[in-house]
Amino acid sequence: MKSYYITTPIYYVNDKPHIGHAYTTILADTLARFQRLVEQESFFLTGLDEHGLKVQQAAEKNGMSAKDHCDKMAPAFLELWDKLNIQYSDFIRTTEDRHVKIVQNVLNEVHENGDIYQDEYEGWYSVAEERFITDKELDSGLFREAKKIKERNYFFKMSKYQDALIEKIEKNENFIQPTTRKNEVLGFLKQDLSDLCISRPKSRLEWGIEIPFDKDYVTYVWFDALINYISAPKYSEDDNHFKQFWPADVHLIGKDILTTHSVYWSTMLMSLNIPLPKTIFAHGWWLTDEKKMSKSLGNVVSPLTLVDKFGVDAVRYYLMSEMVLGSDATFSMESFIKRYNSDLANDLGNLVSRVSTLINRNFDSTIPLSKDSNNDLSNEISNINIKDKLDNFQMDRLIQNIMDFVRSINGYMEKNQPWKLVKEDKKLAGNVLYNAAESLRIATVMLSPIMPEKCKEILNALGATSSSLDWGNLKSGEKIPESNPIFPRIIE
RNA sequence: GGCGGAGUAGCUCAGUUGGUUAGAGCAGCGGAAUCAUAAUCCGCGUGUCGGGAGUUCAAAUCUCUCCUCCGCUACCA
Repeated sequence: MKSYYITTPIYYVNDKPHIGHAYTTILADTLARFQRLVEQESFFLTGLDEHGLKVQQAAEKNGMSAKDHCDKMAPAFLELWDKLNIQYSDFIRTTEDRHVKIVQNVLNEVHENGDIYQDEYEGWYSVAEERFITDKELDSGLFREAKKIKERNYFFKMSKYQDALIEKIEKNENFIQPTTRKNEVLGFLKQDLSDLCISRPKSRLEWGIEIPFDKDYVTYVWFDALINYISAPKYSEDDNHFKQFWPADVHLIGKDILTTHSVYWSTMLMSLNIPLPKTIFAHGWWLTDEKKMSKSLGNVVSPLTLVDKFGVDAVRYYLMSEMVLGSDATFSMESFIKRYNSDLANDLGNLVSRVSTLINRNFDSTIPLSKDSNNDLSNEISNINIKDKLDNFQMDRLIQNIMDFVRSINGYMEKNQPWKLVKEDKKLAGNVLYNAAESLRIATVMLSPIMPEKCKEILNALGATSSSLDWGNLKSGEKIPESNPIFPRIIE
């Protein structure tokens, strides 16, 4: 049986991890956890992109080898993923032997297919930066010592696949998402595609994967990096294993690397004659509103600093609920606190408190008996279609649906008033509390991919042992602990 | 310049193939309740659906036009 295979980009080690990296990775983690919850096994790949000029230069600057530089940078990412509770299935680094070998396999294969040839590359070269620069960069005037030079290199016949790629994109509605990005790529492909220069002479750049059929060259870093998506599941090394994962269900990317994925990567796969990923999804960016931020809480610069202050799950919840996938979102302290207080503290956390306190005081800390599995709440749960929202990448809507249900539980409490009812008809009050607690259990299970730790706490507070989404899995007679606020209100 | 997207309540956004008095959350106002983290529940919106014109019995939803904002226009990673 094939696993749901989801990837993040592999992050370039030139940079320390920031909110962008964290967001994509949390999103992938959340989607992977949701898949495990509702449907199937999932395999979640992330990792690091470690070759290329900028890494080499950064290493030289610090007086260390490129490899040492990478080894020094890697822990920063691993520690952050740990802190953010990222449950990746595999973490790949492009300097690992397993990757290098497969990149060379791919190069050989593409070469043998006749899709690689040698030619002269002519472009503007910046002596100061030691690299070729784009026309745009030249126009910017930031690169003074620019001169036009020629260099012999290897090229990948990307243009050969242009028409086939256009057809694939047009035919497969879900291939490039959201639609606006799909249109961008199609617009891009209206112009003639040129071939891609995929080598760099070692005389200029040493830090890369050697071209297997010419030891004077290393591989262009993008060509190397993209292959991680198939090198991790062992393409060309273990066919059965590979087929359990490929094609990927979704490559999650930021909108800045849309072209490399939808054009470079797709044509590479076409040359290898293996299927394209089912979906490439480009999400938006987090914009920050510095003014608002500094007003509320001093000099908070990054949402990441909120993790220490308010907990990883609150931040995960905020990031997942606040961004409409595909659009940009604005981060502000103000919106974080609003979201936290109204959703987590007032609606959800407070509900846990009121239910558990009522059970503690009136039912000897024991989950009361359930009388009817058919009630307003159990019926309302069926309105939440997790799979539909996941298939359409509507994380914000999914959360909204779940939180609407949580609000309904509060409404149910208000309508049935178990604190009064308990004095008149204890059995009936018990039933009301059971229904509320069981609804809360299911809502919490639904939220657990987003807030794994906090949801465990809530389930524990409810004496719940089952993580089933079906009604009736909260056991009557189960003891519950004294209640403690799960999400203490943030008071400014 | 070319191609594409967006402009709906104070804020963030829903509004499927045109059809009852345009919706949700948050914020605001009023009330109820007091089990609960002063949390909860109920009620309250005279929004020119960016402007204008057109098609239609009927348009936020289709057509045209204008205005504003944004994205893409590759071989840096």
